[in-house]
Amino acid sequence: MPRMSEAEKRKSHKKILEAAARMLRAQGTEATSVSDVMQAAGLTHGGFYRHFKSKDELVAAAFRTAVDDVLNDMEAAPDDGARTKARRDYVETYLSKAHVDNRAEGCPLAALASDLGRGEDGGRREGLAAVDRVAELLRTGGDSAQGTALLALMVGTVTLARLADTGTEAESIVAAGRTAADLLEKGWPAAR
Amino acid sequence: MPRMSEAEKRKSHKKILEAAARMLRAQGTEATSVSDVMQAAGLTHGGFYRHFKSKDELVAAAFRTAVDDVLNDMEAAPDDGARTKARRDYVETYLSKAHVDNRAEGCPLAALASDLGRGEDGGRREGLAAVDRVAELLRTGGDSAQGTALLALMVGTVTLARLADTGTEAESIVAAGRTAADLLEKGWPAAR
DNA sequence: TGTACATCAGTGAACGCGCGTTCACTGATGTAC
DNA sequence: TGTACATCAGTGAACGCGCGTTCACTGATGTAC
Repeated sequence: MPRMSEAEKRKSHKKILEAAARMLRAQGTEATSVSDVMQAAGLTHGGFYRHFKSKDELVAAAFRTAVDDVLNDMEAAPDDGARTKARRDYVETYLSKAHVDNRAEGCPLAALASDLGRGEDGGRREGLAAVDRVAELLRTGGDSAQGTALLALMVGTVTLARLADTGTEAESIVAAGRTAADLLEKGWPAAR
Repeated sequence: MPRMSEAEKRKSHKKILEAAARMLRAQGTEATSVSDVMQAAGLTHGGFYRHFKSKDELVAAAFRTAVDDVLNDMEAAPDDGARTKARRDYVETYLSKAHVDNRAEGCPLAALASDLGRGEDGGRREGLAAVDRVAELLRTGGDSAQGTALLALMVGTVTLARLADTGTEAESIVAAGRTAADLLEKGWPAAR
């Protein structure tokens, strides 16, 4: 049947990245195998190395794909007014039980930050870049540390809520996070 | 050479738990093998199953060991005055570059929360119990949500700081976390 | 536009490796009389 | 207190398994004339 056209290859590449972006968030980097990803993309494992040099390279690329997916709406906002609303929506959606329950399509930092911090350099660098990117979008009046702290709060909140046994427990953890996020928006000390 | 006495067995058990508590925090649950742990404890892998029914059981028990180690000082504080100081020290030490650099002896939640959230039930339940325990110790005037939010902020801050390439970047992330922690202590809304 | 040929996307078997777990074995420990 | 014996902590070989990666192969695609 092979060989496929260049256009087909691009389609395959995209499918692999999208499958990986979901599976890595859902299961973590080590529990996600190259074979699993290729099968989810509708291919066999042998073809993987026509697309990526190694599993590490896939992890880094898929992480970036996930970050792009999650941030596209927000970065597209024209500016000021629209941006402020987009940011508020983002925080609200982030600190929700729906996000806690939906690892596969949720924030890649909440899902993978500790994996990336331990693993190979490629993924770690992508993770750090994502932190800077999201923190910049999150800050309101304050300095850039405000965005960083708000992001840390959100990542930590969702991570802890994912330990909960019951929906009620998860709800009460995200509720605490929402109260704290409000505080960080309104009470951040003015720059000196 | 075998068999060992009961006292020897207890010593071995403790060594295995301590080795596991360090290695799991340093490398994560999946990158830490039963053989690695047994070797670090000065034993061979075959004897493992005289101490634990499975690797999952070890992970849960070692996580609890790590939580105990980290909290002992704090929970030992008599009350009020001493407790307040202990809590302040804890937050300060937690949000420091030394903690970011020292996974093996640092907070087990920061090191393992996302692993436990994905993994087997035993570990997840231990993680949730640890959240409740630490959150209770952290709260100051506010309701228990204040402790939860502060813990989430601290876990998220250290997790993100561990992505940093350079010490400077890590320092600036923990500095943001410290500012935010101050805010959560002082500005938390009074219970209605 | 047609022909000849090199390229290479995808397949599926195979590689070496380390994993969690099991097992037969050892001999000192703990126990029963 | 001494003797006989069952127990079981620890050893190290072995198990089946899935992993990341490599490879020979296929035939449609893309290119050169």
